[in-house]
Amino acid sequence: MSAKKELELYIEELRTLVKKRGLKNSAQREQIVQVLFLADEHLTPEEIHQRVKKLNPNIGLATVYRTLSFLEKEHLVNSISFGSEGKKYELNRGDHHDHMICLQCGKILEFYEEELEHLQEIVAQKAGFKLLTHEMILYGICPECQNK
Amino acid sequence: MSAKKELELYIEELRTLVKKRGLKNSAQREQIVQVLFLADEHLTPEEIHQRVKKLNPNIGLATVYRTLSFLEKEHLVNSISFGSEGKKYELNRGDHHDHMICLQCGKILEFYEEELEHLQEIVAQKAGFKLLTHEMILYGICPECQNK
DNA sequence: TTATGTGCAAACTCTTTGCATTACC
DNA sequence: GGTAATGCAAAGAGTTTGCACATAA
Repeated sequence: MSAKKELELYIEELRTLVKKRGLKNSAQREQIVQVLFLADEHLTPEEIHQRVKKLNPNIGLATVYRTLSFLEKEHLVNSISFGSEGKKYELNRGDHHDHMICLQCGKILEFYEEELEHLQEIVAQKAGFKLLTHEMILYGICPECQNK
Repeated sequence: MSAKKELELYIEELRTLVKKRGLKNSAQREQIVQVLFLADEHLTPEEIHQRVKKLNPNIGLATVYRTLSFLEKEHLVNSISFGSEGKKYELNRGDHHDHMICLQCGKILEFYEEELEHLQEIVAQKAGFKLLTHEMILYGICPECQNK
């Protein structure tokens, strides 16, 4: 599928959702989804604001915050807070993954390990806990930084 | 070992560390360690400040922040940031564990699962990553809240 | 004695909120 | 036309910093 088509699917998802909630859509929301779609990294609200301003110079930072809250509540985006760098956002592409962060260069790697997910489920069950979601971040030194 | 003796060990650790770094100790730092030692939960800087003021009414919030940064850098305390509740601190009692949080009542359970730790190591190795530490939080509904 | 730690207040950063206006449906 | 979303600016919350004073070594 072309990237353009794929983006349209996310926009469509947004419109459907907004309608379902009895709310009104806006160009700003779609622009923010577009920025997240095009991003290949995790972005802070400030970074998202900078990028979306290229599409719409008048958009306010408050709108970015409000939209991100909305999108996160509706599970169209995920957020993750790294150490001291604050909250960052990424589009929910439906492929759950966790993160590995290099403490030296700050690079973020994504990974998915079936067995880890499974074990978490087991641990939760043992405690009688109904597991809904999780956050796992491995901190260390990436291969490149080890060779410096 | 009595709780009092145990606390003294932590205080001793603090003193040794301060000396090793060529710094000066203070009553305030020891009071903060004491508050963390007595706490059975994870505390915010604000909560720590409230509690330590009972021992020393003049202590400033800035001192709490400065001390926590110092203690964390030296691995005498650990911090963890929960969703929107901000950073919380706990004394490093040498028993590594991860956390499970109830999204309904906010209760925090601790757990440790050898196999999970092991798998994380494997995942990191696969990526050529040198694993130093990690953070894992399971979010869900605790047994009590499920029965409501 | 002298460098470090403290308390206070101001400054900063990040995020939220109130309100007048715009825009969607 | 009515309601929700926006942009702006002000307000809040949490944390850090500068500086004069206190204190440990």
